[in-house]
Order: sequence, then structure tokens, then C-alpha cells
Amino acid sequence: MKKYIPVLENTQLFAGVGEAEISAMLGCLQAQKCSYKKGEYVFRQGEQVNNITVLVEGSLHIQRDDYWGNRSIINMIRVGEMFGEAYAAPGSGASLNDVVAVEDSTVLFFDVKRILTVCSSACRFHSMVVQNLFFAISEKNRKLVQKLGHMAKRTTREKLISYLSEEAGRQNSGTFTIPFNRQQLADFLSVDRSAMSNELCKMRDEGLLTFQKNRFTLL
Amino acid sequence: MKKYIPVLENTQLFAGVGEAEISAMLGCLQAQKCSYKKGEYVFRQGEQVNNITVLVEGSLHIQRDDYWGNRSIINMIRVGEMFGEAYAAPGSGASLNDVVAVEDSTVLFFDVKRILTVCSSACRFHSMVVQNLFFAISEKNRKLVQKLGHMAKRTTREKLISYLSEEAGRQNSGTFTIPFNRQQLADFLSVDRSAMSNELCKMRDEGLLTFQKNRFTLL
DNA sequence: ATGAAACGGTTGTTTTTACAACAGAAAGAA
DNA sequence: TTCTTTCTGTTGTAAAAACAACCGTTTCAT
Repeated sequence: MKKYIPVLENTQLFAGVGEAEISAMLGCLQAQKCSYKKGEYVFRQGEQVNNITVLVEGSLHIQRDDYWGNRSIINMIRVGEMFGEAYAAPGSGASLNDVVAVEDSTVLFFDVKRILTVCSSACRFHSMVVQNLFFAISEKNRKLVQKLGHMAKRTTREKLISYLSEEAGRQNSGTFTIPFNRQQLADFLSVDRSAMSNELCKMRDEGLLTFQKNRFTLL
Repeated sequence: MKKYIPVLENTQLFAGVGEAEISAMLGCLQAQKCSYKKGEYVFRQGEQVNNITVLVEGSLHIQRDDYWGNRSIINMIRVGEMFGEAYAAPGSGASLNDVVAVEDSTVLFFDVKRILTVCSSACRFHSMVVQNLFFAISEKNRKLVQKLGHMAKRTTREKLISYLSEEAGRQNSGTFTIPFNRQQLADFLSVDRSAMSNELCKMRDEGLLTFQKNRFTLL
């Protein structure tokens, strides 16, 4: 567990908390480590979630498959990011989505109750963690609204432009890579892959952008 | 301001806090009241938001109009509900959406800094409010994910079924009213109104549901 | 190195949507 | 009341998406 402390130091959850304190809190918060092979599930839809979870290795997708097998990727989790926070509140019910490892991944679980209940040791940092948790969840909230903005667009082309523009802005460059392959991007935007691929190529032919694999340049 | 204390007692934000304490906190948190006529804006896209806000009268829409005038309704705010919490974190940037009064409305503003910084008086309740805030925002988070679930559906019919089923479940009855007229529902689901109206009537003719105005029954 | 699987692009067909234009009903104001 | 505005449903057309099937390329495991 110790080896992940440098990772944790750079997470939003432990922002402002030093190495020593994190080390102490790992015990205090009863952190549990768990590893997953590519494709394995961390949480499943309908499961009760009682942990706040930090990804320390690999990457995950928060996703949902409907009755007809249509997959919708809600969000991508990268190293240092958190998930499951939305289920920290008591009575928040079962998880609405699956969490699945996109590559081999390692995850730390923290018991929700222990985070929300202030303990005796290192309390100053503990309350800082609670505040961090709040900030993190409100950021996630804003990101969800942004994603809604992409999905609200009526055509595949507009959805693509909306998403790619955001990504360009976020990475502060007209050239950037996205964390999705074509199928995943289609699932993320909730469109058909082949139709999307077709639209991308049309846009390229019209001189709007260029791409090689998952590296895009907006023109 | 006093007259709204009974309303505040029943909000998620002040859950567990008594009348007397709320009264004290109104001053402590420097609450400001503001009223809006139907159609007026509470916040505008691009504005900096530094308040956590509780609706005590009327109803609001969180919405966004794109360049071409397509409106997207993100969320509906009812009496007792909160908005603006996602912008409480420092450095969260400008608002991504408009907040507009759907009918004549009254809103209480609380300064974000004063909520997050524990004060001297009534501190026990203050920290309870912070925790309430956290629970509220995580619930909103889950609701956004649910909305994403509706919007991820490929056809208007599926979107309608997804939304109406959720509403039926939430109201625990096959017969229920929705807080939208047709145009608003279309904006909420990001589809064309006339196409949606058409689809609704087809579904009615197929015996899937009935409706009169905004009252629906699933069969 | 080789076979299998995953990936991305292409095409054609069918279904669905957006868009526009309009009409009757309901609601609201003068 | 009467006039006006808003709301809802209807229809037709053009555009777009979903779906399915296929193929060459890349990636991966053995």
C-alpha cells in the first residue's frame, strides 16, 4: 500500500495532505487494495456501494449496458481520480452503472462511514479530506453537465465538434489525443460507431480536422 | 426572510436543523432574498457564481441555449431545492448554464465562503449543513447520471419510455404528472417537439400509455 | 512467425429524426 | 365577451442515424 502514497499525494482527495498524514490515514480509513485485470468489473449495476474509491493504476470506465446491449460510457477514470463518491450518502441506493477495468488496474477502497465520521487522530487533515471530497464531487458534477451538453446536440457531427472542442480546450492545444478508440468514443457520445466513423472522415475531407488513430488536430 | 423558515426546515440543506438555529444561521450566512418574475434570469451562462441558492417560491429551469437557438433543459428546480452548489468550490469557473424562472419565484442566496468556513455560533449545526450540502450534491450527481441514461437512448420513443418510467417509479404510480409541457419535455430530452408529440400519440394509439396534458398513465 | 481477434473505414438499406408549415383547442388578457 | 397568444397535434419532405455486412489493417498471443 505504501508504494501508492506518492500517487495519493497528487490526488484531488488528498490535496494538501502530506505523505506522513496520508500514511496514517490509510490505516485510520481502513484502506483496502484490489487489482483487476483488463475487462474485469470493479462494481456492477445494482450493487450497493459503500466505498469511496481511488484509482492508483490503470484506467476504468463508468458505463452502463441497456437491455438491448447498447453500451453507454458515462465517464472515464484515470489514475488519481475517484469514483463511487456519489454513493457515499446514506440511502443513496444501488449503483446505476458498471465500473470496468479498461486495462489492468489497481484500486484503493476507503470506507465511506470512516471518511465522513471524524476520527481522533490527524483530525485536521481528516476534515480537509472531507472538504476535498466535496470539491471533487462538485467538479464531477460540472463535468457531467458538460457531457450532457455534448449529448444534447442533435447530430453526430455536432456531438463530435462539441466533444473535440472541449478536449482541445482542456488540453490547451488544437492537437490532442483522446482516451477512447472509435467504439468507445461512439459509446461515450451514444451514437453508432460506423456512422460516427463515416462522419469523422467526411469532416476530415471537408478540412475541418485531421486524425491518426486517437490523435486529433482541429483546423 | 422569517416567513421562509418553515420552507427551509424541509430542505435537504437544512435537514436536521431546527427553526431557531436556521434563524440564527440566516444572519450568520448572510442570506439574501431575491424575487424574479416568470421568464427572468437568476444566473446567466458565463457568470461567476459565488452563492449557494435555495428556491423558496416558484420553480426554475437550469438550461442552456446553443448558438443555433436549440434549448437544452438540464434540470428543473422545485421549492426547497438548491442550485449553484456545483460552483461552490474555489476555481470552479463560470456557470455553464442559465437559470431562469419558469414562474414567479423567490430565491435565497447564501455566500459560499461563509458556508464552507465554520463560524463561531451554532457550529454544530453549521457542520451539519456542510454535510447536508455534500449529500445534496451527490444526489444531484446521481440524477444527472440518470438523465444521461435517458439521453443515451437512440430513439425518441426510447427516451420517452426511459424518462416516463423513471417518473412513474419516482412517484410510485403508473399515473403521474410531469413538470413540463410538450416543448419543455422536448428540450429536456433534446428532441424535436413535433416529432416527440407525434411519437407520443403513436404510443398512445398502440396502447402503451394514455395522457391528458401533462398527466400520464403507463399501461 | 502465424493465426485469431480487435479495430477502423466503407457502402447500401431502412428507420427515424429534424424541420417547416399549418390548424384546432386551450388559456389568458383586454 | 372577443381577440390574441400559447399549446398541442398533424402531415409531408428532406436529412440524418441506425443497422448490417464486409474488408483491409493493426495488434496481440501463442
